[in-house]
Amino acid sequence: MTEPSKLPHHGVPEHQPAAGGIAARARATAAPQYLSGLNPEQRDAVVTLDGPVLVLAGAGTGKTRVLTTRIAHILSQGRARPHEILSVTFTNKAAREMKLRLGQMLGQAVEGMPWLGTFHSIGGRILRYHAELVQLKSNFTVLDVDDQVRLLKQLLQAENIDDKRWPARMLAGLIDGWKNRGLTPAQVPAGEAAVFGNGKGGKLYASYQERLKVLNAADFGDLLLENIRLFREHPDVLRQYQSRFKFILVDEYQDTNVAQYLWLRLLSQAPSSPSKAQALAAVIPGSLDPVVVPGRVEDANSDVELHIGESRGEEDSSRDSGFAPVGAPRNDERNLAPSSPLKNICCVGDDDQSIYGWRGAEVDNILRFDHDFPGAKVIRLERNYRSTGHILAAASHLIAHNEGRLGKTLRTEDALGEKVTVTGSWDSEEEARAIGEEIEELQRAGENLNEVAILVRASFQMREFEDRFVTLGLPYRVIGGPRFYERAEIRDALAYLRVINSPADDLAFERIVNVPKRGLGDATVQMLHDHARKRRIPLFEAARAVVETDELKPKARGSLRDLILHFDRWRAQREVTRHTELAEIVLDESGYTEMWQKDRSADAAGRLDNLKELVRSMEEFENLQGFLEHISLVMDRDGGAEEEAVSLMTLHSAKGLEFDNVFLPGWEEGLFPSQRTLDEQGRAGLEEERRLAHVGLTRARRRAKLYFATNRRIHGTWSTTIPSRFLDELPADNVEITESKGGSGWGGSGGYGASRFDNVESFGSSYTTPGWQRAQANRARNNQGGRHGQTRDGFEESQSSFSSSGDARGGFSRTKRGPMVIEGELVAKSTGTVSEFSLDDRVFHQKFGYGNVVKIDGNKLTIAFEKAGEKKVVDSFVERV
DNA sequence: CGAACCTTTGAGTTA
DNA sequence: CAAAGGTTCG
Repeated sequence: MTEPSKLPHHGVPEHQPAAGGIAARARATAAPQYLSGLNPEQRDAVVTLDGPVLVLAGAGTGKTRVLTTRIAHILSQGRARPHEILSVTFTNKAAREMKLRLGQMLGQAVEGMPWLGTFHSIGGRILRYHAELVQLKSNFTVLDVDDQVRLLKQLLQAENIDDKRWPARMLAGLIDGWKNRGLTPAQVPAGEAAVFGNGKGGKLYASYQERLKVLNAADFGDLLLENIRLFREHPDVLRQYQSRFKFILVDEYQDTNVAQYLWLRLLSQAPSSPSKAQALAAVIPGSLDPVVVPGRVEDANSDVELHIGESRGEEDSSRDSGFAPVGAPRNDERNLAPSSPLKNICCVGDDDQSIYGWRGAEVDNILRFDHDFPGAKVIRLERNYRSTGHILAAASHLIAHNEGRLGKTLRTEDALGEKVTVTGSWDSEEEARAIGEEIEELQRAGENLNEVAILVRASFQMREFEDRFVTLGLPYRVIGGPRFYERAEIRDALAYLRVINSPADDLAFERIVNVPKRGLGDATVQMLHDHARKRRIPLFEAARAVVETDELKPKARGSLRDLILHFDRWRAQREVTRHTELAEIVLDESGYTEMWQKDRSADAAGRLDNLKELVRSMEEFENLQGFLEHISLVMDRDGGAEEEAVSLMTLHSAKGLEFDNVFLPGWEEGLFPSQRTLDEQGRAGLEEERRLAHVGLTRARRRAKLYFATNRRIHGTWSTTIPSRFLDELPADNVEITESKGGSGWGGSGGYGASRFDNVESFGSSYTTPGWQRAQANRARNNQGGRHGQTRDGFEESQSSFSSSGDARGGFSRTKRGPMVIEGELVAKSTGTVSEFSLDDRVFHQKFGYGNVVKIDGNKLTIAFEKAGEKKVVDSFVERV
């Protein structure tokens, strides 16, 4: 399969049909028409089949098209058969899209592409084939976060660790992080493992993994990590896949984490000879020592750990000074030995759209591609086919503020179009009102609502829009909200099915043992646990045994016995009943449906609908087993996408989509960029937020509209905000400031922060350079002066920084809001300092007039104004009278 | 044991 | 302002 190709690396406009298989001859006797619509770079990316290729594809440059065409090309050239192509994406949505387009291109259903899917679904599939090699059974369950946390809570209890001080969620996060970095319990650097639970972190991780095996379960991270372990411990298995996959394609490469990288690396090597593999096999299993095979991934990885251990353990602040994400040392050891030939791997990505750093993604993977894959050909796609000139210019200018990037220059031949607009509103309600009106206006102008999207930073922002749209009667759909299978009623139903399917599934059993209420409370469950642990049997078996004794009160004993009998009966029925029917029976007989029917709360009806939907969706699967295997990976809500409606979603879930009209509300400091990201990731975090902004803007084809509100409710209380710095970073020539159409309007008389957007009305819509400069100056002054305004002595500042980095050192006590600082540079108004005001002080505020202080929270005052009512304001904006 | 009430704490993005 | 967790009482 490593036969040298005759294809030159550069453009092969005319196709040689000679070398094809049957498929090739059938479809590609003429010059392949699928190449005809491509620009030269795209074509290059499609026809460069041999050796590693990195396609740097900016937003809207035809990335998916290149990927699908490339697959079509491989097939029609007869270079590989469908099942010999591994093609991975991050989301099911992307995988579906590719399948669809491929089907259109090849003019047939693409059932023959079994290895086109997400990292997790492909990892899961491989794992099921070889489950027994990683101490699982092939029907293992994939746990959701909820199950994970419950399991960890139990482990914490067993270890006598106070789960207040060391919450299970935090541990879940840590473990997840380790898994993202490809670290098994033994590989976690000691220093890092010790951070949790007084040094017990590592031990907990290990026992968690053990428990998972006993429960025959895997979490999301395991789908990859266990896969890697499988490949490493069983080179024969790895070899099998290495020789199967003749071509590897990776979408969104900038979002890959270390585990995914390692997985790809293992698969992308040419299969080693059996003898060599056996030698390796003899060394690896059971050995914790670094495997001494020069240049192999194993060494490289152990180096990674060391570095990570150092950088995490020794650094006294979570603020990272560089651009590389924490725990991403540059290690040149990751080079492959020259003796490991590489397969034909093609990765497509855009460093400017890397927005999953917090999930363990390593921009580094893409920045370092040609290092990792020597001889890689890098192809840039810079011609944008999506957005108009102004939008593209705004987006490019904004992203140019990032330093850690490969650098691309997007260009378009499209007209300039409308300028990007920036609109300020008094508060988030007015913002929603304004956007609602603009959408109605677009609608009147004949725009299709399917071409309108609202992209928010955080999902809590969506509510106000939903409220507004309901009032207006404007149809909308929320994309990627809470996943269908994450809903309580769905998980309950699934838990019943899981217990039927695998009686050892303690987590599922525990979930439903008292749902609906059966009088089997904590005390009973605790008892079952004791029993189970003592005899090393699953909870269900323990229950069966306990029912025979008189340890339980008669009432509990009776209902537990009933439950067991139910399950026995259901399991028996499983043989003779269709799985969908069985599900209905279970929900019915367990009293679960009834529970919701009796429920009078508003969403009960919806939950019953969801249950019906669940049963309906089971139709697609052969049997219960097959359904359960796929449910957690594949089921996303894809409800009626037919009706014309506005789309409402987060910026993250908007990646990969495009709309004619894009509304981007909430561009305020603290929200966007998110203060938390800034606190946790420092400058790298800011750059990631900026990439998010870039992603948002580049979703728009013709109109991009940005908004900021002066007041926003956070945690239920109103606070004053200042416009996002990203607004200041937009190029003046491509942006227009408009007035809010939401009604009341706002004074803009200042006092609410300092940005050139302060005095929107006095500047009018002239977005002139002098105004900008003045505002910039103003802002700088305010940043310096503002600090004094709040802390007076300047000492407070350093004190807060100190205490917050002290927190960071411990790593986990949540940093209380310090000043908004990145690397010592004050970037926004600080909070958390001691106020110079006292309760009941009479104060004057430029906007609200006179009032009395009723509450003090750091430098935030709640003031009962005589005219404006109770408001929360920062103390520097009021003066004592 | 569980419903009802009270307190506290927390809203970032996800396969 | 919510949800989640804790406490109290029947």
